[in-house]
Amino acid sequence: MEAGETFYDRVYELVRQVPSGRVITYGHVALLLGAPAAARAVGYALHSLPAANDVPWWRVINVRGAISLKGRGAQADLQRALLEGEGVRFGPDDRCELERYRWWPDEPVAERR
DNA sequence: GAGATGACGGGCT
DNA sequence: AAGCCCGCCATCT
Repeated sequence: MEAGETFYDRVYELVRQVPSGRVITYGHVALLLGAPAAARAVGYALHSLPAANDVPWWRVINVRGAISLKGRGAQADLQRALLEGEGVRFGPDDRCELERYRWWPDEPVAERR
């Protein structure tokens, strides 16, 4: 789309920083980008994520610690598998201990100038 | 330029 | 406790 940095790019850049075995919520991503209420936009950003990308989108989950991804689908199943492969365990209710895996960067990307 | 959409979140019923 | 509704933001048609 626009040249350089769009909101999408910021989302990707931030998600790219999430280490293996850790997760982050849409709301947190939005908050770190300076838009605490832009959780929807964050999801939209990942939705538009191109096939060829180096972004660990599967580490982004909703505030419940579960996978949203339209509720279900091949992608959702894949995401769960990837997270489990990194050590993130899901309970019987398809949720993981968010408080335990939640990751937080040292400094907000938004102010990283 | 306006309207509708969506991988969400929080609040109220 | 579970479910429904509204609002937020950015992008797309």
